[in-house]
This record gives sequence, C-alpha cells and structure tokens, in this order.
Amino acid sequence: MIGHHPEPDQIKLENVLTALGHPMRLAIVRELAGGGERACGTVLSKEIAKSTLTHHWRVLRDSGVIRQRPSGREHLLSLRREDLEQRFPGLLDSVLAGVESDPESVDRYAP
Amino acid sequence: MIGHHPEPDQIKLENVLTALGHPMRLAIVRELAGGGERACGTVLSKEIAKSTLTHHWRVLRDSGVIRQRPSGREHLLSLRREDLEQRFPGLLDSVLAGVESDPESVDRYAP
DNA sequence: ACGTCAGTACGACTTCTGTCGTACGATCCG
DNA sequence: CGGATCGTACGACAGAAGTCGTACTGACGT
Repeated sequence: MIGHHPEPDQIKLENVLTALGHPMRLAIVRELAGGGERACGTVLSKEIAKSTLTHHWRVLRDSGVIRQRPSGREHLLSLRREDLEQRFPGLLDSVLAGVESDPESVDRYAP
Repeated sequence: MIGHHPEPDQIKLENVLTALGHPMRLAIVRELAGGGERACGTVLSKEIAKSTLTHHWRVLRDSGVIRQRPSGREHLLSLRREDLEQRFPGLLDSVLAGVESDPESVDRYAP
C-alpha cells in the first residue's frame, strides 16, 4: 500500500519546510538530488530501523517533497523537483546548496 | 532577560527550516520582511497569549532567523536578512515569495 | 510451493512542541 | 511613588513527532 501524494497546487509551504527541518530527511533529499529514482533501501545508512525510514518517507511524501512509486518489490523514490520549483521557485535549490555547504549534521545518515 | 542569538556561521539549516515550518512563525517573518524593527506586541494578532508569542520569539531567535533587542520596555524584532542571505543565499527570498503566493494559512495571525 | 527480500502497518514508548495561566521584572508616566 | 504596560519565566498540559520491535503483505527466484 502506498500513501498519498498531494497535487502540485496543494503543496503547502509550511509542510515542505517542516519536512525539510530534520537532518535525516535533509540527508534523504540530498541523496535524491542527483536525479533519477532510488529504491528506499539504498538511500540511507543500513543502521536505521526500517520502520523509522517508513515514517520519514511518509512525511516527505505527504508534504510533496518526494514521489514514491512501486516497482516490483521495491519502492522507487524521486525528488519532485519540477513541482516544487513551480510552486516555490528557488526554494529547493537554496536548501540543497545549504546542505552542501554544511553537510556535517547530515553525513552520519549517508549510506 | 534576552536569550541567545547564534553567530552567523553557527546558524544551522535544519533549525532555520524547522523554525519556518510553522504558520504562526511564517506570519511573523512575513510581517518583519518589510524591514526595520517592530515591537513584539505589534507583530501579530492580540488574540494570542503573550506566553505563546514568547515561545515563538525564542524559536526564531535561537535558530537565527530574527534578532531581538531591548529598547525601553519593549523588545524590538528584526529579520536577520543579511546573515541568512550570506549563510543560505536565496533561501529567505524564496520562502517569503512562497508565503505571499499563498497567504491563507498565515493570514489569521495577522494583527 | 517455499523461502527470501523490500517495504509497510501497527503498537509502544520517549521526547519535543505548542498553548495557556499565572507570577514576575523592568520601564515608563502621571 | 504608584499604577499601567511590555515582555519573560515557570509550570502544566495535550498532542505531535521520532524511534524501534514485531508482524505482515506482496513480489521475486529457485
């Protein structure tokens, strides 16, 4: 079962900012920023409990930051770049630049 | 007594995003975006309990989004535009643009 | 069909947030 | 000085958020 993705015009700024306001989720977004799709299991460190990851997928999905698509027995994740860019121009880029400029608090989650 | 303001290079992205990820605080930032200083009591609706406001001043101050300066019996608030711009270029501008593009969830806090 | 693998669902638990009421300290003004 | 005003401090409380273990579903490979 896969949860709910908001339509582009239903994406709420406060939800996006809340979703991005957590180092683990920033790490996820950073990993996905390269483009393309990644399976859930390949995005972050294996140390993290799967149910914890599921929780964060939901937050990012419900806020409109990522898209989640089933493919075989995997779920592929991707950044909703165009939707976010259309809705909040420049926001995602400046956040990504910010993460790169100070990756400390995010690195420990890397795979 | 006035709390702690982080140095510009200690401003953490995740804290800024968390601070901005709340409609009431977005409303505050929006009010301060005009520039200059405003007394605490003039920024939002009078309906809100003063202790609640104090809580949000703290969140915004500790994250580095606003500066708070005593002046007589008032505390003057201002946006830390330059510091944020230097640390996370473009971020604040795109957030402010986002608020203006959809002020619904924020309007009810206006004074 | 069977076991394995990817991810979710659910429940438990702890911590963090948001809100408020009340009490306090500092400042201004008559 | 005495009273009013601005904001903080503290304590209480409900609800949300984050983490995990366990159980489960669905798809794959043999």
